[in-house]
Amino acid sequence: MSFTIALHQRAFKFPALIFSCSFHYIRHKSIDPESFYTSLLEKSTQKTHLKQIHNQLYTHGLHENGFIITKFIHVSSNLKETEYARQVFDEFPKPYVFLWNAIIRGYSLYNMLDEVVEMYSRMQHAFVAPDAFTFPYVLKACGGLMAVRIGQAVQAQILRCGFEDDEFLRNGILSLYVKCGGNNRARVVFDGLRNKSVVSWTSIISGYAQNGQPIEALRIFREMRGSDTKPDWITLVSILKAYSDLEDLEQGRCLHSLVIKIGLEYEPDLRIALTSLYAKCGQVMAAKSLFDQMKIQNVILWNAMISGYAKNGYADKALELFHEMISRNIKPDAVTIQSSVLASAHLGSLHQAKSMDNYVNNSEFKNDVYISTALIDMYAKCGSVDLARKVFNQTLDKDVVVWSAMIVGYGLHGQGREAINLFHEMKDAKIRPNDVTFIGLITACSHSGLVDEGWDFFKSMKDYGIEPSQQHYASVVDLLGRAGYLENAYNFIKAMPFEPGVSVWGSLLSACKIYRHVILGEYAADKLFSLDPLNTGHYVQLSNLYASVHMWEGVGKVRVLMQSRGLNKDLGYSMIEINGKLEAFRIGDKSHSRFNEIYEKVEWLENRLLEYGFVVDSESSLHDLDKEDKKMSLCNHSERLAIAYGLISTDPGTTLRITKNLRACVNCHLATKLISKLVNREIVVRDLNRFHHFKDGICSCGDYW
DNA sequence: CTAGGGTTAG
Repeated sequence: MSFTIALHQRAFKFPALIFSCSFHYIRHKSIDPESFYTSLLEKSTQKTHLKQIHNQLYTHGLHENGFIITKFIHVSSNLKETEYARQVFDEFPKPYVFLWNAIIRGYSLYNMLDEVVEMYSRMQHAFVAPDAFTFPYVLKACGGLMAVRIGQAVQAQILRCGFEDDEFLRNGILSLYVKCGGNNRARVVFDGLRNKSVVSWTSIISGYAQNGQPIEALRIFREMRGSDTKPDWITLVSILKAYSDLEDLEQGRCLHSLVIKIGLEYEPDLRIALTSLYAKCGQVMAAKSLFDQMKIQNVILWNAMISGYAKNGYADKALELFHEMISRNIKPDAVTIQSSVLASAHLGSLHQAKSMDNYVNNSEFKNDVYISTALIDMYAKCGSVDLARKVFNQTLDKDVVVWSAMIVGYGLHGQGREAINLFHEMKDAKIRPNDVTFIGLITACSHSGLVDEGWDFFKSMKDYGIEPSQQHYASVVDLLGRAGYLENAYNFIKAMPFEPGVSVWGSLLSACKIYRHVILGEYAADKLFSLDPLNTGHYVQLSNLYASVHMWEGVGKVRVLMQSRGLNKDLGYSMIEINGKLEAFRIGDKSHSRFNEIYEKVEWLENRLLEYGFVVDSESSLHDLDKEDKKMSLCNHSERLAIAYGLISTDPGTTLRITKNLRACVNCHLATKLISKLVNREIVVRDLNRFHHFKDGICSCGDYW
């Protein structure tokens, strides 16, 4: 044996020589051909080696030696030569179970799941009985394909073959049900296990962690810690996911300490899970620091960081990382693209949106329905419902999420009629609406003043078997409230089947602010202050309501309340994109290099507005300023600065696109309407909640926002 | 030669 090995170490330095000699050695030195070719195959690193060996096998009449051919298929598969392996398999006269296992393993290795199932089925037709090594591949393939019916047939076959007590296979079945049979079925299998290994525990825990039951996952983890089985790093990855989903930073940190304590902190994939935990819980700095320490070429690590940035409002950093990834030749996958498109949506820059769309179009993901959905959402959020529609039209096999994204997009832009038309088209296409479809529809109606239509949609939900959620109720309150039916909205809330939450009371308060209904507004605000005490938006809304009816002592009271809770009003800013570059302006901002020109333009606008008879509604909108600032700030609101800058830096007639971090104020809204007319420009403003398209002196929101 | 994990659209 040692002689054979020594021989083969030379073999690939002089492959031609060794191949020509091999027959001689086998025949005359009595070397066992099976060991000989096994060693030779194990040294093979490329297809040409395999071909040479294959030729030798034919020459020496060994091409029907099952042991060698099994090994051959195994090695070919490892070298990613699945097609070649298949060819050799097909040439074998009557393959028996080892050969079948080898070829099935090869497909399994590269996630060619359909092929795994197909070969398993062919094996049955060839009346070859599977053994205990066949089933794990097949079960895994069924799990990956979500093919629970086939999986059950496989399970039946396992019983027929007498493997029902095989612990390995039981864990495989458990994993199958975790992936596609639901947690209850998986639980039955888990409870039936006599010996629960770390793999069994991890499977069931991950099942709950992945199917939206993190609390149950953690409960079973506690149970596990009471058993003899010690969790390993893969178990902890699942637990980290449970904590991330619960956004339980405290427990997540405790687990981080545990990881360090048991010496697993340098396990790369566990560190990735930790990065993801911090990113998801809003601890972007902590995540970035872990990320920087690793910075390995692992797409999941980069995805975790990119999506973390995107979710926590660091759209620019998310996109920066995306570009860095490309420049480092780390291949983005579908998840990377989704997160980056999401970041582009948050950024609000149409220029960036187009460039992202362009990237997708030139990539292998251009027909990925998930990504198309994200693109539709992105264009809608970046102000172009038309481009969103274009992507929508080009999307093949539109599912309910695609349709819903487009409906929500129309809603965002106050195009209620288009949303309704699309809904009818969707029904004609036999796509069943879901809960989000109705949120989109009701919101679209609400933003367009289509009260009856919106109400009918809400009522029709039960016909589709959809239970209205908190969000649906909030949309209806918004629908009724915006149209002035405040009492109806309040009665509607009282009749809700569960406790109204922040979104419901928030909708009512906004409506009360529009219609200056103090009593109801105070009531809603009171609820909000206890449910969501740290959100400054609610305080500002109530303060605005008081100001609109000249209740200055109320304004003062809110200010004191905010101070006592240590809150400051969010500073307003507006961004505008010029030549693909986003620039931000704050109230009274003088830092811009062209600020002289900008202020000149602002003053010019101010004078034109006065000529036009623009009257400042001074009480309702200047809540956040001291009286002496009022006059000054009229022309300094950040939105006005952005418009002025847009006017001096673009050609006449160019659409201006502005993004604000707060709601549009009454004065700015009124002024922007007039400005759109007097400079003959379309001005698109994205505020905190929706889009306003200003054109010819009117706004798409119909003055409801 | 076999079973468990991390990123994920409206």
